[in-house]
Amino acid sequence: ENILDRSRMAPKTPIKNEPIDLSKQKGCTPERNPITPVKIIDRPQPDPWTPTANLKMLVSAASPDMRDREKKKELFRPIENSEQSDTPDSLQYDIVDDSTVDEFEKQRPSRKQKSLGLLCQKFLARYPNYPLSTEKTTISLDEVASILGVERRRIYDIVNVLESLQLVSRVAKNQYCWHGRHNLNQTLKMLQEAGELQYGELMTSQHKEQDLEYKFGEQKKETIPDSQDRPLLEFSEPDCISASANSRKDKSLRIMSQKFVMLFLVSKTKIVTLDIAAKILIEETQDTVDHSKFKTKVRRLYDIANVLTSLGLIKKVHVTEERGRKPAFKWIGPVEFPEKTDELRGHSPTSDPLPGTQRGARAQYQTSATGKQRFTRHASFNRAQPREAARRKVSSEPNSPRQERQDENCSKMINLAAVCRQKIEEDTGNKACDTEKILNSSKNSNITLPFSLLPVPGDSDFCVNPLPQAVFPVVQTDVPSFSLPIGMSSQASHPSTPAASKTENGKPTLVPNQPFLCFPSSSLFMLCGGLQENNLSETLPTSGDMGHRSAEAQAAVPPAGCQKRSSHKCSSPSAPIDDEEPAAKKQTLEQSDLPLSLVIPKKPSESPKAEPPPGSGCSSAVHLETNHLDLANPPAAEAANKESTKPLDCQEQGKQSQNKDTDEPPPGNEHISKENADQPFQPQYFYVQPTAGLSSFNFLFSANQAPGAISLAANQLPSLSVPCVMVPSAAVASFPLVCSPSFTSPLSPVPDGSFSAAASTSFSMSSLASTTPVFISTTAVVTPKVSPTPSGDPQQPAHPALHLSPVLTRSCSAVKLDSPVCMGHPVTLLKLQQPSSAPLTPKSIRPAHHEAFFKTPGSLGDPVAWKKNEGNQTRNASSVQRRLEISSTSPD
DNA sequence: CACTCCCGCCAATTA
DNA sequence: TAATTGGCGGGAGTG
Repeated sequence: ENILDRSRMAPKTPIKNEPIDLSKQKGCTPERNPITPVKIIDRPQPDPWTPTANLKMLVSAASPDMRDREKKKELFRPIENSEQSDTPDSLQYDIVDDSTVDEFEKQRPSRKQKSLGLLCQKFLARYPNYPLSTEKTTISLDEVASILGVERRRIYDIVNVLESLQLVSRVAKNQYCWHGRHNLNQTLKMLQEAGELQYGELMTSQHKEQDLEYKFGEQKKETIPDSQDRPLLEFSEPDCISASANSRKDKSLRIMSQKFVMLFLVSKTKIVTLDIAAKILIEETQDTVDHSKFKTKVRRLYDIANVLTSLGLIKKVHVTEERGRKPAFKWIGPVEFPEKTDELRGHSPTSDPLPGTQRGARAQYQTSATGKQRFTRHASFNRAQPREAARRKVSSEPNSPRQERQDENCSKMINLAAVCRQKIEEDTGNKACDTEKILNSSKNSNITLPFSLLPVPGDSDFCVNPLPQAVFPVVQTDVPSFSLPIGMSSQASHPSTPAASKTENGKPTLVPNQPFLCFPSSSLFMLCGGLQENNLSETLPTSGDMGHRSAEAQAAVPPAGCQKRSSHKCSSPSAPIDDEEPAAKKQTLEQSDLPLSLVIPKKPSESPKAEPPPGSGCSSAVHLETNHLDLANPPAAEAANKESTKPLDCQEQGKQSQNKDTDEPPPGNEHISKENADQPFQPQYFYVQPTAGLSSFNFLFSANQAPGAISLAANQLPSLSVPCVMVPSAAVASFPLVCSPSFTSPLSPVPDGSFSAAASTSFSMSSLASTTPVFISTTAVVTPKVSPTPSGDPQQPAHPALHLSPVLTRSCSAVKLDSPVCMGHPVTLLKLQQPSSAPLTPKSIRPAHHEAFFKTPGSLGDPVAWKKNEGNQTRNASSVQRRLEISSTSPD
């Protein structure tokens, strides 16, 4: 190639060029030709590729580029530079020597010079990391290719990866728009959330078994795979439906890149070995993986890794395992994404830096897509979509393959993430797999998985919604439901919206006051508890950021921290939403997205920021996951739990979770969390058998939990204290989940063994295939006392900051959902009314909170009391149940 | 020999 | 149909 280029270059000599130019002429006047004085430069771009164009490019770029090149040369090896630069240089200097060729050859050196990583650096050097929003930088593939002296194919490799991180977006044929790193954190956050979700699913589904396995050391790989497969398939299929989906793009470098990044973000150790990544990325269910396929995947991963390395997000490392040392990459990019929030906020609600056009596109897209979209996440993910949309603009048809594709992709990604987790887990868990290997610590990391989760079933949607009480009083389900959380509201906007927002009917979503999670089909749930008021708010943000939300919440972890954290976010896939939220405000679209996605919006801006400290926790969020568990198991509680529950799982998990250590990063937070965990309170939920009214439902209540503990991840949301979770009985059996660790309530005996088991696990959720939707609501209520009125609350919602503290929510309204978007399963949400409650001011509440949760008034007191209260709890539950109104139960 | 990963064929997509 | 994209895997460079 180089040679060719050279030759071209040579041609550049006026003479040669002229002819060429003439022939091509494209409209551009040959700059070069001295002859025509015509405007040289401007025109050129339009046309792609002619040599002329290149020249033009060169010229235009010239000064800057030249400089860069020179710099590079110095910096880098002369060699390449020389080549590249040569071209240009030649022009100028022209003369290239005859001998040049020889020189080239000489210079030629190594591949290194030609490496994609180096090429990428050059590419990146041409654009500012943080371009002014105002200016849009367009990238012409031809131009860049010529400037950098490489073939286009290589540029595609780079651009595809950059596109996966939304550093660039495709505007049109041969044209990309440079966005810079403004959105990088958001993108990463999204990916992280997505990854977690997936895991969650995986976890859920597999989990029960896995948990057990873990304990036992059994290997369940087999099972796992199945589960994995499903999800994947589901995704793909549904998605596919729309389009041919699978087409090649599914395999695309772009998607692989996102998945790859997800692995890092999900990994506690932040180190991913190539082989593991390759395995995970090979969607195939089986392990079988052809060797050839594996090799190909690895090649691609190297390509991606080179680009990511150039971006400074990862670095190459070697992991030595028993077997020996394996090539691996370590994530050196941002782990937490608080910034994002800031940025977001800063940026605005709009959220994306993307140009308005894109947004518009997106919006359109969403709208059109609504039906399709399953998860909010997707949308977020898909920023890329916008680009497509943009292209299509006009047509804006939803159908366009690409869009669909993207959507699909998103979903897939999610799935993938899940898969990855599974794999990881598997690996860790079982080494059986062969591969395995997990990173050293990976195991630990694996552990974490459990919590996360979210549902995600393929299509299904989940919705999690946290609601602030106040805000919505209730929403009716349908449409309103969407509205998200109020708390978030600010950002979120009011929900609104429309169509988009809901997908079809109101999909599920949240219930107003309480946060609920709905999972349609398979799903899982988490619970979260606590709410917290103030704290939350602050904390929330952080947590929210993390996206851990659900997991965390579930984890219940929070506890001590809880208070702080109380805000947890709900996890949901939607995380992205958070980011978007702002945007959402602006546009409904996002909202819609939100709904879709599980994610809970973070709270308004404020909180997040505040959080830092708490945030740290958040950061740990991931970690938290594991932690949750830990938390869950409070020390004391743990013991008890252990006994009661089978399991240790919880404990183990928790321990594992400890792994977080590995994570380290936010140590402080983590610790905190741990500490919290340690705290006595932990207990979390009680399972109540169904009784009378609800026969069908099972409730879990948090036992001790401090509200915080349970709190949902959702940041924004007010925390919920989660009081309980309802699960359809049937579902329960199937689900592993649930549960709080600590608790085992004697009371609640879980009917099903499985269940109990689950309980022990803490929340691991399993995703279930089950169709039945499950909901969990938490009640905010905290103290029995209450205050009351919601009115106040409502206000809160408005302010995110407030958070809802209280959630209270007392009122509970029941909401029904019909099949949530995705699925169709109808779901019913119940809101619990709690008695008033909440009234606490947020802060004040906390303490009480914890205990209070479920407690009945009397119980409030100490955690211990709680335990004692079990009985009470049950009662409560019953009472609750009574109170609960179910509009309809659809589940199945 | 194991890693890396460049190179470019050629199919899928687009225009 | 032509051009653009981009999957894919041979096989070369490195250590």
